[in-house]
Amino acid sequence: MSKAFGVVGAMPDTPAPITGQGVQSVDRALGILEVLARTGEAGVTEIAVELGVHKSTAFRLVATLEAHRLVEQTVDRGRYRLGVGILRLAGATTARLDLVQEARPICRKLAADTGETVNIAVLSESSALYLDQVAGSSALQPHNWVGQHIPLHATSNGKVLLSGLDEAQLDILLGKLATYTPHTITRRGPLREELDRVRQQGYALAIDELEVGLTAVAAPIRNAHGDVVASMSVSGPSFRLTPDRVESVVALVTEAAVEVSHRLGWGHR
Amino acid sequence: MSKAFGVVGAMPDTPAPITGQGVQSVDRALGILEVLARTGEAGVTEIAVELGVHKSTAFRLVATLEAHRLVEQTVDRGRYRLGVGILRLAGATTARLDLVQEARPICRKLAADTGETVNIAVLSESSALYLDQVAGSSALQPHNWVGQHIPLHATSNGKVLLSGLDEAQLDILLGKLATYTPHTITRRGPLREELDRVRQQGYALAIDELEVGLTAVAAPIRNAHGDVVASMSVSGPSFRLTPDRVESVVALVTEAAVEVSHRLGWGHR
DNA sequence: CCACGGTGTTGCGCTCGACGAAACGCAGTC
DNA sequence: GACTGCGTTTCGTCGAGCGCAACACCGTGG
Repeated sequence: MSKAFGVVGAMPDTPAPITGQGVQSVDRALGILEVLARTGEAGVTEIAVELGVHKSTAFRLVATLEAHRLVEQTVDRGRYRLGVGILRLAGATTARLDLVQEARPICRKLAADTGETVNIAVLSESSALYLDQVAGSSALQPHNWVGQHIPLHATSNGKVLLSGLDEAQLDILLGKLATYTPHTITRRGPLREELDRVRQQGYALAIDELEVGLTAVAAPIRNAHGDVVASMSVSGPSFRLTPDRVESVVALVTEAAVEVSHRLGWGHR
Repeated sequence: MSKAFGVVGAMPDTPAPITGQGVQSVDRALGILEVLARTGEAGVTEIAVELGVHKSTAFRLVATLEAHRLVEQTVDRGRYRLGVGILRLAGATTARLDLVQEARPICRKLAADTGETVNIAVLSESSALYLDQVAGSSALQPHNWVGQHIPLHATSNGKVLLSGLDEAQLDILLGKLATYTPHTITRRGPLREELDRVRQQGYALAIDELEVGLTAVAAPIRNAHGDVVASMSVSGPSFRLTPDRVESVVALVTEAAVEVSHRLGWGHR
């Protein structure tokens, strides 16, 4: 009497985009984390229907997650949200990623030199994932992008990451090109040209493309094989990053990115 | 049925028994995340020993975690480490995790306990920027500092924020050290020594240094990386904050700052 | 007022899913 | 080649985790 939940006949291949096959209860528990990441806050009942399980099951899973501080319940109404345990794990994660570790001091220096915010991003699931951020000396921290998914075609980091891919991979990754501002590149053709330009000049710009008033400059970080594994950017308000100032920032960020690339073994022969 | 691998015997004590009671497999899976957070990298066998379960069990759990990108295996030898999925979750966590918001209830309690004014400050453009203020119970209301830029070398908050920087950054930030009262530290040498003291004891004092008759105590607020991201202070008139009373206030403010740090993911273990 | 619909929470048996044992493939290494 | 470590896979079994239903609670509103 096989139940309907997943293991059907002989099906070794799981294209399943959402649920990976594994230990059921763990799978569901992690599903809860993803639901909470998506919705921000949810009640037990809501989670239960989302996962397609009984209320009590959802509750037990949530309780287990709560014991590990990965979720916590809000005071008002017993709803749940992601907890501080996540942040603790995240701290341990970045601490162990060689890339972040190697790049950190250089990011600090770059942030100090430019006075603007510095970010490190990698490609993850058809979007840019920000791994680290060092706030510039100016203003208070603009917005913490770490862990956020950012569209690839509308950011300087995204363009740099895309520029490291070949045509086939591009086709797979690029879905519809959403419009964020009048300056967003929304058609394939111009984007391809832009990526060629990025490849050629070794850096990418994004001025008012994701958000009006936001300017960013990014340069590629390469590993020992020369592949683009990450991108480093300097971003700030457009009124501060004026065209003539961008010119000098470009030099600084490309230099910093090359420095990090060297630490990752690029250019050794 | 006696198991051969040795947990049963006379060993109810596991090296890291963080296990709250809950769904067993989920509990174990989350235990794996904690092990990886602690060790940075581990193999299946190693994890199995750590959790006190069979190798195959550990493998299945790890595989499930891997399907959700919470762990990933290193290339060289099939060891495992925390993955980018954690960062994605962390992004969703920090999105609604505002420093001021998290600190608010704790500030209130601190203000109530001490009866004095509590402030939260961050570093901004070579001065301290006050983000939030909770007035003490005393009738004597100080003026509202929120939004104000305050000199770094003459305040307890400023000293705490400076204590989180390295020498190079200090040189950039510190211009001329203005004199506000006869007690203001105006020379580099003594300030460096003072900052060393702050780092060592974990809090800062400022007595009559910005204004005669004003005493303040501050402690650092740290993020998941352990960086000093903000400072929390208790301040009031020197005639009320007498030396013996300062002693108890120091304990309270450091405790409160640690509490806020925990909420931001700072985990000391 | 008490019934109502909603929430999160809790015992309780039944059963299916997670467990441990053992075998497997593949590296290095003496 | 035998040995020893690793991560991985298979398989039969039994207890852990499941769905059910009842619970306590809280606003609503008839």
